[in-house]
Amino acid sequence: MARKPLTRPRKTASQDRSRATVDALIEATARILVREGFDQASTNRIAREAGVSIGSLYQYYPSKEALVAAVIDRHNRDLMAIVRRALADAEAQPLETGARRLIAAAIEAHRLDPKLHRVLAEQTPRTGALVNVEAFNSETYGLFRGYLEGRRAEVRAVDLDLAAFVCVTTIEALTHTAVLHRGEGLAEAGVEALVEEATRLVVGYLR
Amino acid sequence: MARKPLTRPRKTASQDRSRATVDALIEATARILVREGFDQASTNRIAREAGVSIGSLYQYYPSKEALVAAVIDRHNRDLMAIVRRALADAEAQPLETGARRLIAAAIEAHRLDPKLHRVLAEQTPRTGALVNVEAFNSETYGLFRGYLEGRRAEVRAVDLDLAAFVCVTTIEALTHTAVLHRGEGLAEAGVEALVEEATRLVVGYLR
DNA sequence: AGAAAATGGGAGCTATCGCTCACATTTTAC
DNA sequence: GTAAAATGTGAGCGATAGCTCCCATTTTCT
Repeated sequence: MARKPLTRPRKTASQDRSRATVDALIEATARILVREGFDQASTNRIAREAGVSIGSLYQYYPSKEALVAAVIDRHNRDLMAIVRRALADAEAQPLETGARRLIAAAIEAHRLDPKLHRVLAEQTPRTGALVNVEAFNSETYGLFRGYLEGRRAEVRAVDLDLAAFVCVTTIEALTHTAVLHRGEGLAEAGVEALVEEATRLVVGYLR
Repeated sequence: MARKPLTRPRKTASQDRSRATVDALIEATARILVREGFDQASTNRIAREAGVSIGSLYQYYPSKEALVAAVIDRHNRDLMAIVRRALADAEAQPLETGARRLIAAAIEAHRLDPKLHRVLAEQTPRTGALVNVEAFNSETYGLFRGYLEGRRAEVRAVDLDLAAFVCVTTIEALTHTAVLHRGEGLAEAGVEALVEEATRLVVGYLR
């Protein structure tokens, strides 16, 4: 029996070397995505940007898509942290206040790294290894559904799955489109107006 | 002074030949996008599929992106026809009925050619010639804003631009996500439930 | 009919892409 | 100290992409 030839990302090791290499690769990938777009993000270009040889790149990532997927994962983790924090706050608040808090968090999330978010949303084809990296939303549905369960008394009797779908999809679309299309310099007044409108929309729907 | 070398899509000519060639190219592009995805849609592949030489392809389209843009334009025209028809109907109906009509039309639009729609939405990078092919939505905003103007008496006093943004973005996101993610075989019962929920959402918001 | 314009054809150029492999260097284990 | 394992290097291979150019065929015009 032959040995396994060479599998995916090697685990830990002399931490300082290989971990730094991996970090440099992910960071370089994100930088190129933001500055030059998805098309320019070839493996050779990424390796050069990271100051790492192309051979080393392939030690840790089997393809360009794996690299981009790693960037997406990291970005999603950051977004989810914001969402989770807002949900924790909202649990202790009345429905309308909580909704406002969640919507503000959605905007905050979209403003975390809007340029990266835009590239990932507009230029990154959901293909190959990237097909299922929409896991972000499905997790959000679940969390929000849990929130609604704790609020049963305040919402009309509805299919909670359906309601979660409607609310999450709506909030995501409104904040996403506003932040990306209304310019990243969306003024504070604009943000407030958007939060108010979105709050009215979902609260009116849930009650 | 030299002559202009050779510009973009030639206009009319011996209609039967060149017009057929152009049609074959667009049709072939759409077919490949649907069947094999954006990545496989190389100019050579498209020309082969269309039964046209690569030289002829470049007589009419300067790049692969121009071809895809043509497919998008055609698709958007089809979608807009559905939207316009629904809006015309809605003008003569009370707010809630009209909203229901518009939402049903949005679903209908997404079901026109869901596979193509999905490829364009998920795999087609908005880059180069494709950056501004989001013209579809901006036109819809305008049309819907016009609809709201005629309904001033029935909606609370609001910024109509903002309201149009909220409604169009919301309806688009809900129908898009539902059709694409809840499987293309979204049962009739599911469609009805979705229309009801979305109608409640936007009507509650507008009143 | 004959010339010119329009259209179609496709071999093949250049560039770049993803990726491998043979080897060098560094770290770890004993 | 020394052998083995881990990590890093980069020239370069094969494939394919977009696209040009030159020539053949068809249509139009007079």
